[in-house]
Amino acid sequence: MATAETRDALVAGAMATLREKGHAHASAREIAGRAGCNQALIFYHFGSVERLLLAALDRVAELRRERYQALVDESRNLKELVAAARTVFEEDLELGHTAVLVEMIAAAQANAALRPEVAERLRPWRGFAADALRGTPAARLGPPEELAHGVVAMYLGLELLAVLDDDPAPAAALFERADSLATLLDLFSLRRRS
Amino acid sequence: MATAETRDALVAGAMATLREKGHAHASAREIAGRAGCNQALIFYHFGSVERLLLAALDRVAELRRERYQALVDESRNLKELVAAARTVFEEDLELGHTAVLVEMIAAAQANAALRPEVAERLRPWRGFAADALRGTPAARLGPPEELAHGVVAMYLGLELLAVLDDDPAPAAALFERADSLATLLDLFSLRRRS
DNA sequence: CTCGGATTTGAGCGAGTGCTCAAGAACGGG
DNA sequence: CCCGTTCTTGAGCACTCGCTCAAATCCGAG
Repeated sequence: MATAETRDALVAGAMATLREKGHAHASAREIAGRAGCNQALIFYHFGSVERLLLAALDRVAELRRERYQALVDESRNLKELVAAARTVFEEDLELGHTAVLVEMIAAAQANAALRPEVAERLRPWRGFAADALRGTPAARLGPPEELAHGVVAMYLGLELLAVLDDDPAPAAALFERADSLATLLDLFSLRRRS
Repeated sequence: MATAETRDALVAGAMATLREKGHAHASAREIAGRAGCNQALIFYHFGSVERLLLAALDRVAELRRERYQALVDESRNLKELVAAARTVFEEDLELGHTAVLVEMIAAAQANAALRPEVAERLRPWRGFAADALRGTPAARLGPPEELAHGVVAMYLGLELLAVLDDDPAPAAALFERADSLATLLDLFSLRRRS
């Protein structure tokens, strides 16, 4: 088999394993089993399991970027652009991209060497959210990067909770009440304003 | 040593390990080392490492409940009560309680048997946030349990991100702009309203 | 003190891990 | 066809894991 095909199969296996079994069970033998090849190939092609998992994270970011570009190209005005941003985030949740991200972030806590690598690969997420805000009315409320931090945090948290009681209903209901949640957050800032 | 003392030492060791090294490194030998005793004691007193970690989660919830009760007793009106809610959440982040919670939730994804146990112990968090909202002006915006889901999700997400680029500044700045974030979320709900 | 149950210990088992390595298979240019 | 490079394989090493167990220790009641 060509190198590219084997690499793709391994990356796909790594993505699926991270999504379904989590980082703790993303062993070389498990991933290779899903890819239908020998576990030694991971070390031949990627050098270590960790590098393969980071390659999987890169692949998720790439898929995400392509989808984002397509939606942006379709948008004809600011309102549609903002809608596109929300669509991409919701699709991330459905496709398991957020799950892969959460797994790698959680693993990075226990591994100092992994931390900057994951942080670097998270930048597109924040950057994407910030881009969607730049030039919109929301931008006057604060630096887009700062606001984007909160948006990304909420999506990561929703993924964690969704995994827990495998019922997407609460998250979906939340999206339907996004304006209510906004008012709620205003309420939580009472202390500072009083 | 008395049974209670040994159990307390092991629970404290488990909490510290979860906070600083994460679930993946919360092994029997590591925890027992922090507690200053033999690893076999974990199985004698708790039956398994997993049960000890759940006991640690219970302990965090207990500490949290005590702090909450104290703040509620001090509150003299609705505004102070809401401020107390926010204080408890922020203290959770500082004390590492949220980190313990995030670790256990992430671990529960890979372990179906662990999932309901963690979900049950998460209920106080959601319940606490919901209680703080019940009877307040925010309650008319939607079921308090639903709004509480979003609040808890955001705090969990902030913990994940704070670990990543070990800089608490973004989260702190976000709290200072809680009203801005609220407006931002309104903006993200544009699609449904347009 | 003696005794007996509760507690603690260190050694060790079987399983799973990341990773290496020598050997074989596949493939493509000469 | 042949040969050299690239790719793949299964065995295996050193390590850590959760957990068990027999033996040692502690400690309070009688």
